[in-house]
Amino acid sequence: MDIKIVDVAAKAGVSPATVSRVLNNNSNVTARTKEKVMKVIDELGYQPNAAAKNLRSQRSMIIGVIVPEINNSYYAEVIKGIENKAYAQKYKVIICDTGNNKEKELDFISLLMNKTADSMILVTPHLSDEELCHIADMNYLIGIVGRRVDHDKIPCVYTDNVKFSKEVVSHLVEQGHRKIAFLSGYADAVDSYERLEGYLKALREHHIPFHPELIENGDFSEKGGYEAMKRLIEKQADFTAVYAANDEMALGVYKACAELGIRIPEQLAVVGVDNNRISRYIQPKLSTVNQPKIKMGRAIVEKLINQLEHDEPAQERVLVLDSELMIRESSLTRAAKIAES
Amino acid sequence: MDIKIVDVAAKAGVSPATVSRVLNNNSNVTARTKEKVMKVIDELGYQPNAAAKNLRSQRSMIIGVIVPEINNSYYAEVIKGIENKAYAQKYKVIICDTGNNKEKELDFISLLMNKTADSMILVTPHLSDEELCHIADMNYLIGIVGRRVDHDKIPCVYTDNVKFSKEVVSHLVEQGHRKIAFLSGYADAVDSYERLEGYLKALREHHIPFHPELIENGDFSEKGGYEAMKRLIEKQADFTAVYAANDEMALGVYKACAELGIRIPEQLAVVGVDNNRISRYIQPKLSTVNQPKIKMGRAIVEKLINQLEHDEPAQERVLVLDSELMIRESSLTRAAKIAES
DNA sequence: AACGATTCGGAAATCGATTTCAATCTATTT
DNA sequence: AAATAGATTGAAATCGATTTCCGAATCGTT
Repeated sequence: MDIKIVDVAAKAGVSPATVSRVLNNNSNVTARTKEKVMKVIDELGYQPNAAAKNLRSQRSMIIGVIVPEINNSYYAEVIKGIENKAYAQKYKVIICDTGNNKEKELDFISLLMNKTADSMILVTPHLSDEELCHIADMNYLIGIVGRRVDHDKIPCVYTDNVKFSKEVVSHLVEQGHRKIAFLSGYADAVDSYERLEGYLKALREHHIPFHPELIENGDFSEKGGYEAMKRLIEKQADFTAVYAANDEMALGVYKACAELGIRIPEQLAVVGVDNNRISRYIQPKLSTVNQPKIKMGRAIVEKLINQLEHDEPAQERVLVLDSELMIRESSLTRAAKIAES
Repeated sequence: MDIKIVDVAAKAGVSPATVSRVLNNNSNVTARTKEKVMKVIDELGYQPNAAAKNLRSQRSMIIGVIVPEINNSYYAEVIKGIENKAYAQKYKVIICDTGNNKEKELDFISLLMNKTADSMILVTPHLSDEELCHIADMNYLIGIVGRRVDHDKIPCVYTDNVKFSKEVVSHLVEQGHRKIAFLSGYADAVDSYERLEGYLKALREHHIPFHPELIENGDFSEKGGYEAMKRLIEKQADFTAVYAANDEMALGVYKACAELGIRIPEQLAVVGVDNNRISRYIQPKLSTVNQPKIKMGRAIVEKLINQLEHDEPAQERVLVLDSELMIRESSLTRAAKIAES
């Protein structure tokens, strides 16, 4: 059987309380006793039972992370950042992959709130602000990555969708495009909404009329992008560039173009968002927006742990990080390409 | 404050024991009492405290998963399989990303063994068989994905490295290659070793002499593959095909070829292993070996839960799944390509 | 109606650590 | 040497559920 604190205490000739003190606060224990106890702990290979510790201390040292899809480099990198920072601070990370299923997501949330996780990080386009606030109002600490929620108990780390969206469209305009289609993600997702907003604002600034038929919805997946692109073509929409709400959807556009014999970027410019790993490898290389994903993960963990351990947040509740437009081949006209080289 | 079982008991006019019975075994509770208690549970939104439950029941319903790198579609997909099956069985999953750091890996293992996780799944090339057996000997349940360990307490799910390695080499030979380089992963990893073994066996079967200078070591990363390829070139090794121990390394080969102006597959055939997502998107499409990653994840969870809940494993301890050679563009000579179309 | 056999439900022990409170020991001051 | 303050240590309570053990209630049978 496992070794318990009483076993250590017995062998060291002290009380369990002393062993506990040696392992934790360390306050008021003679160097001599401490050494004696440590020796026994080493000898027996004692490790405190996590369940007992959690119960008594009301802490699990676990942070839950809820993502729509783990096998997507955007989320995988955010997780990597979370995991890294958490490990450095002695927290463990429970990952929940919802497969973009909202029901499963809510299930996970209630599953982790029972003291399984001290706090949760949500990277989700599916829950409404109200739902998120409701969790925080139950006095459960959550952090959000990738969007902003206005609730004074919810730390958020994100990039400015509107801002980079405008940059994307401006870049396309600079490349000579005026008929730019926008492929949105889930219609109700904040990201979709804000990226659309940036798109519209940029059009206005460049005095380009808005054509509603150039908007199509997808679901942030390759398949969704493919189908949205097909729909654009079918309805004979007139456009020379596509701004896809994320790289996955841009991949779908590539697929549709391959099937239809449309050459990128000669006949159609394409830009995505996320700087997924694939975007660098695909031909032509996909122009996209890079977000500091690992940094975002690290930052949210930092905020959460701060709040967990000092109760009051020492720093700003929200953190807006810079994104970077990565201009690659898919959005450069030949002329521009030559000029670049 | 949170609602506790005594609160429910008080409001329902029963004892905590009864509430517990309603929630768990259900034995010996009148339908009437049960209903009454359930009503109160719903009203109060009661959720049993996980820490208390874990302590008393000696179960955490958590499975730990240790992987070298989460942002790699091989591991991400295995995790997906694990996560899915675990969720269906009401288990949660703690993910530990070791970043290929063995020390961190050992740290994670001891961190989870303190009753934090009921069991652990290791997807690691870094630990020796002895180290793995040692964990199992401490009476802690672990499962292995991707390799075989001979210990009657350790369930394993994997594919036959030697077998598919031979298939890869045979395929290259059929394409007319006789000078085939092999880029290994970590020199001490089982995967590297077995894939090399398959390579050697295939050469022998095809009566092709073995040239040691055609072997280079990497570390399963793109960078490692790139550097290994560079070394092959520098020492002016004579070869027309490269078999990389995984797709990441094959990506490195692509990069080196791009720099050196070597055309794939015309001047050099390339095959990888893993069927990483990128392998389908890169130009030319990379020939590789597909492993049923999600299935592997699901299978190991099934075995572990079986063992956890029925103590004795009901099924076979090891499961060898079939892999599939995916012949794509990177290993097809022009002639073959035309013949195919 | 009386009896035994079940079923149901409560009191209390338990899981293994932490922490409070009080007791003891040490050291310093007078 | 005595008194007192402060540092160490231990006994026991505690965290919140589950489970054992036992008494009470219910049921069926004669």
